[in-house]
Amino acid sequence: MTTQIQELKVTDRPWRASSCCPAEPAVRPAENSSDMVEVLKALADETRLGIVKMLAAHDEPLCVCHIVDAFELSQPTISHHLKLLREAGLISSEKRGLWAYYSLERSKLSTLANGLPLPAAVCAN
Amino acid sequence: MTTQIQELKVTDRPWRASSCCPAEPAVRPAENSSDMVEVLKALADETRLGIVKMLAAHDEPLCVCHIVDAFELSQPTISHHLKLLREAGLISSEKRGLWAYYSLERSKLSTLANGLPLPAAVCAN
DNA sequence: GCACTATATTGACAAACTTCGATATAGTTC
DNA sequence: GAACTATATCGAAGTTTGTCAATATAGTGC
Repeated sequence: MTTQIQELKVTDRPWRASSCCPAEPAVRPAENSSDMVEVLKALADETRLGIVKMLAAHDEPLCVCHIVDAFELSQPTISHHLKLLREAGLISSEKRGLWAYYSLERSKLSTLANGLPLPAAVCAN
Repeated sequence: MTTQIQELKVTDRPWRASSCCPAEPAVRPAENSSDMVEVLKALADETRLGIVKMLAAHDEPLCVCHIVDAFELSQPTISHHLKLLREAGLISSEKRGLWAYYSLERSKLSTLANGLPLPAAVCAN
């Protein structure tokens, strides 16, 4: 018998009756990745990425004063960037006497890399 | 007439004579990573990361109209985000007739992951 | 106590970003 | 040709971000 998808008028629904693709692709519900976005935001700044790279190049935690010296920015500005990196979980701080020492949370970087849609999984830590 | 700046004393040199660290750590000249920052900035947005993940989940390029449908944002806004991702080199576009198809530049993501200071190198593509 | 040092916080401002509606561009279909 | 569709661009409004000077906090040492 003849088929019976009865003719839906194209204008009935705001939905497009487009022929752009042979089949409707599965649309994923945009899984929540707000933590990942926060980490990416923290890294997406020349100064903060520089701080992270600086920390990555040292086994020992670095004193804030040396971080400040490495950039041509005011101390409050560096302090602000350190706070953002800390809040994103990328670095951690420790106060010893008058000084504050920061170190890289390398696991957070691994987590980020593993969350990226890469061709192959990142090597385990 | 009387008072002027006297008493410079201790502040003769703005340089710190701190004892925060046993030895002065090597300060690296903050190598230029502006391209990496641009890619990170492009990813550091909920919508754009969602677009990238959406494209990563499909082998075929996706039509713009399906991308627009997947988010509760206006078409010009999605178009703007696509432009930023394109300029960062994360996606590429191809026009076929009336439609535009976007696909993920997976190599760009690999380059980013390899640029991150990870404990171990990312698996090769 | 007082003076000094290192770091964090506050408040302000300009620049950059996200979003939208309106419009432009370019292709299709009649 | 005209009407229509999909996508891009423009211009403006509101929000967020990066930066600094000023100030606060907290530790050291006299």
